[in-house]
This record gives sequence, C-alpha cells and structure tokens, in this order.
Amino acid sequence: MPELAEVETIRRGVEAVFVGRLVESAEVTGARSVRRHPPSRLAEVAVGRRLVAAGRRGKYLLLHLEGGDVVVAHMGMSGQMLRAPADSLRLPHTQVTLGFSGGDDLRFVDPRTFGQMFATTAELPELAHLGFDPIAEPIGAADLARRLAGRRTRLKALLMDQRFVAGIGNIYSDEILFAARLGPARPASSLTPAEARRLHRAIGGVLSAAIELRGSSLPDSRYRDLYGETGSYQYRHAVYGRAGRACPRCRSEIARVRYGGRSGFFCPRCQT
DNA sequence: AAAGCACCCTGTACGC
DNA sequence: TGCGTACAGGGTGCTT
Repeated sequence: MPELAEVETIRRGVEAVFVGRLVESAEVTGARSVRRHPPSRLAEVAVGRRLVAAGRRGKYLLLHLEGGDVVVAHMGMSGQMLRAPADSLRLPHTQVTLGFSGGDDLRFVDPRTFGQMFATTAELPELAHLGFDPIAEPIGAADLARRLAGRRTRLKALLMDQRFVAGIGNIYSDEILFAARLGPARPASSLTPAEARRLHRAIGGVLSAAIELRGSSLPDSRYRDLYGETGSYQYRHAVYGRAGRACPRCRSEIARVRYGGRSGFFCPRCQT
C-alpha cells in the first residue's frame, strides 16, 4: 500500500529514468483507472509533450509536462508504477501505458483498481484538499502543536487524515506513533508541548528513514519500485503487523486494535 | 466535529 | 483438491 515513502521512491525513479523524455503514446487498457475523466483525455494532454519534472504531493505522483499540464497518479492499495521495455509483455492488470522516447514504457499496473490516473492543470484542483506534505513542505514543531490543539480526534485518525497531513497511511501512522511513544487513541488536543515535539520529530524521522530504505514491501502488499524491486523498511517496523510479538523497546506484547474497520498496532506499555 | 460503516476491487489465506 | 468466505485497506460519501 504505497504511502509517502513508497511514492517518493517511485518519484525518484521516474525522475532518474523518464524526465526529459517525450511522451509518444498513452494507452488506457483499464477504464476504471482513469474514471475521473473521459478515457481519451490522458492521451490528448500527454502525447507529444516532454516530461519536465517528477513531483509528489502526499501519496500522489505528479508527472509535470512541458506546457504546464500534469498527469497525476495515485496507487491506491495495489498500484505499481513500473518501467518496462516497450516491446515487453504486459503484466496482468496493466491499466495505463505511457510510451516514452527511447523505447521505455511507464506502466501503471493495479489489480484492485483503487488507484487512478488523470490529467489536470498545473494548479492541481483535484488535490486542493490535501494538508501539508511532511517531507516536501514540512512545518515546524510549534506550528504542528498549534494545529493539534484544536482537534479532539484520535492521533492515529488525524495522522491518516489527508486533509490534515498528506501522505501518511496505516503503516506509517503506527510507526510514527510508536517512535513518538504516543498512544493511537490519544486525543490530539491532549498533547503536551513536549509530546507535540516528539510527534513532530517522529513524523520526519520515520518518513525519512523509510524513504532511505525505499519504502515497505509487506508480504500482503504489492508495493514495488519503478524497477520492480521491493523496499526494505518493513524489516524496521516496530509495531505494524506485529500483534502478539515483543515490543522492540520494552519486550511487552504488541496489541492490535480496530478503529473504524482499520487495524492499528501499538505497544500499550511504551505508548501512552 | 468526530466516528462508524458501506462501497469500490481482487489476491491471498483459511476452514471445511 | 477445491470451494466458499473472510480479510486486507485508501478514499469517498453517507449516517449517526
């Protein structure tokens, strides 16, 4: 399930491989993946345009085209963005194929089709709801503390709320809260200044470390980078998916809880 | 404002 | 072996 760290890894790959090349073709083989706009729109906007930059906002990958338009991709639960030679066989569930000059495709493969791609303008109106990006546009600890103060919701829910902060999902919210030694059900407004600083530090620290290790590829997750390689941050997970196992800090049992149909993991002893 | 839930979807794991 | 079912969850939208 690609979150900020995984999308950032993909972004870096796209930047290294495709920026500067010309989009020569755009083929949609999965209509649901481009459901936001008419299927023909992607090709109309992208074909004949050069890719000038690869960006990211939260979990959204941004392909900036010559002339200002942007192709946006969200991987959803199971989406992969893969580099492949243009003449190679397509994997099952290949939804969109962008053919670039030089003979390489950028292919969007997504079995569960929760992800999507669409073309839009440089102002990105579809992404206007997103909160700050903790890596691309971080805020200070005092600013974070102020924003937490007005919110009575649980910390985990707030970290996963894309309108509050963009890019954090189920895995990294759990890992961040463990690093900050804060319980997932703590009301955001209950944090002391010291706790808010811990949370601020944990957000930056966990996400930076996860990017460094090219994201998390869990057995259940389809996440691969542009080259089809797994990440390795899953080996650093302290709590996520580790119910019943020992907390790396205090050795007590990691607990699993459910909030609104989603599971969360935390150490009841370390995280208060 | 916050929380819960159904929905979209398919691969995987599990029980019988 | 094979079939049916539960489960996984990001985002959206609706209800409580």
